[in-house]
Amino acid sequence: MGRAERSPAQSPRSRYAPGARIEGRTMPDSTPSALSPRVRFAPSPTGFLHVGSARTFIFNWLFARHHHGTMVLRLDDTDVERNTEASVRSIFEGLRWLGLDWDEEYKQSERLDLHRQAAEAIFARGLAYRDFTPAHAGEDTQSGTQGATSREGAASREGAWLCNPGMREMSREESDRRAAAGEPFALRYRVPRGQGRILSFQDGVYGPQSKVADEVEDFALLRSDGMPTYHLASCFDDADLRITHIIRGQDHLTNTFKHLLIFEGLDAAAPQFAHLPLLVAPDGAKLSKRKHGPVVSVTTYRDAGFLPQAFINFLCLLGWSPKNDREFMSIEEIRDLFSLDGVNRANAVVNFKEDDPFDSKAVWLNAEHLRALPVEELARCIEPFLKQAGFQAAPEKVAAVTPLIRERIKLLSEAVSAADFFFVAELTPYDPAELIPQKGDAALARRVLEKAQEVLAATPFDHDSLDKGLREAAAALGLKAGPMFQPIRVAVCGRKNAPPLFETLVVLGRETCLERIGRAVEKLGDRL
RNA sequence: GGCGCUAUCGUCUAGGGGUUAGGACGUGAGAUUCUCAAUCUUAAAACCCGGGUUCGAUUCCCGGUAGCGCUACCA
Repeated sequence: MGRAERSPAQSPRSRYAPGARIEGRTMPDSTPSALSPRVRFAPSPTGFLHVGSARTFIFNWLFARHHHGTMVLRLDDTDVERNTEASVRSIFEGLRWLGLDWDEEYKQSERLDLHRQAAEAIFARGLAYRDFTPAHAGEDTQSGTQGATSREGAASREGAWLCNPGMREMSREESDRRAAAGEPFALRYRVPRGQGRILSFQDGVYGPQSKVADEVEDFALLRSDGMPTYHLASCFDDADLRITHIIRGQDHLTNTFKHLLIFEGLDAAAPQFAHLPLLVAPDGAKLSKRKHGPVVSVTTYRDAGFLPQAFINFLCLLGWSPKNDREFMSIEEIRDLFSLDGVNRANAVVNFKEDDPFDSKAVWLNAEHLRALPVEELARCIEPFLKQAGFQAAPEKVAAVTPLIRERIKLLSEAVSAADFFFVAELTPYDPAELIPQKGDAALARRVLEKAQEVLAATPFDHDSLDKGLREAAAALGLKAGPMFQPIRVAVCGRKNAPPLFETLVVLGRETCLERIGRAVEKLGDRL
């Protein structure tokens, strides 16, 4: 790396700008792709949709839509052992919830023949060889320094593993003979060595990258069961689907050198690359279900009552910034503002805690998006949560309640606890002491409630009339608003903290209010 | 072990050779209010360490340290 690979004129922080001429880039940019990029999101269905994957998908989508390009969804399901139908379903479920679309869809498993042919072609060109070394059975033999009795000793002596002995140099005759005899083998790329070859590319986020080829190990193209590896399948498909920009997690940054080699072996032009900083947990570790639980699954956010646009907004801010201090943005705004130039290079922490599973900024953004929604729409979002809680949530009722709780909830699911008293037939038992105002006694509370009964029975049930009537009643009792309203609020809502009183009374209706106040008076009876 | 990437308030980030280092979330205080919430004001809070270059580095370069990634016939 320490060589004069970057041109002096080029600032190390210069980034790839779409359509711009890049110094020292590997591939010609005369492709029409510069005008209409094709990007892909390629999840492997080994679990639910991960928030990190979701962000990668979102960034690809933003890039595609910003540049009026094409978004390809490709299921990278070459690992038959680990892929499951359930995972495929859950990934689509997550993507559907996000509400972002794609234009083309592929399944790698349906392209196996193509992948094998590609491997065959690379082999035919002499760029790959058969490796008859038995596959590692163990999991911890990752050093791979075959035959190493002490792999640590071997590793420290020899550095990284590059290839298995005797395989790379094996004559074609012997290789053919052993293959014909049915001996299993993996197909490995013959990484160019001893030629001082430098592999390099211009990363859209990380800038110029290069590595000496001698340090790249002879990676596998085909497993001994004939299945293509991720590297081969992915690169072949990227080339075959004419992907122009690969936007993916930074964990692939060093894999890119191998990919460059595969594209070369495929005799295909390499696309542009842009790697995204990783999303990590507060402990710095990569987000994992095992370690961090359901917070890494997109559906957890959905079920907790996040709005997809808020979730997307939050994820975009992790590792990207519009650089104008904007944070609360609609998807359209983000799409218009989006640029790889704004992508950061350092990993971003999703700041969740044990007791508080969601990043406070995500929650805040959700509250903002909630309030930005037209009431009718918000009501429609809230309805399922209410129903799930077992409430008879008729659309009209929900629509009436929504404006009262809109500023009081941060997550859709909180509507249940914020609005329960509108839906239950009977209030959950509360402490009658709550009915009594700060500086007052049960007798005062009783007077207030009885007065309220009078007023409510005789006043037209609209906000202004109730406001007027109840305030006059307070004056008549020689009370300020606080001590007057608290008993009523508690009687009617079953708690001290609730939406503004008059609106609440209106939505509840005269009958319910009177009934609940009557009950409150009874409760108070014991305390007199 | 090897190779690579990264490093600004607790977190997400802006910035960049000379700044009171900006914003946001969260936190504290106050205002407003029929409670809560929302809203407004306000406070505390950061340039990893060491060298170099320079009149001057948080910014550029080198080194260190730390974190992360890759080092699989996983993706």
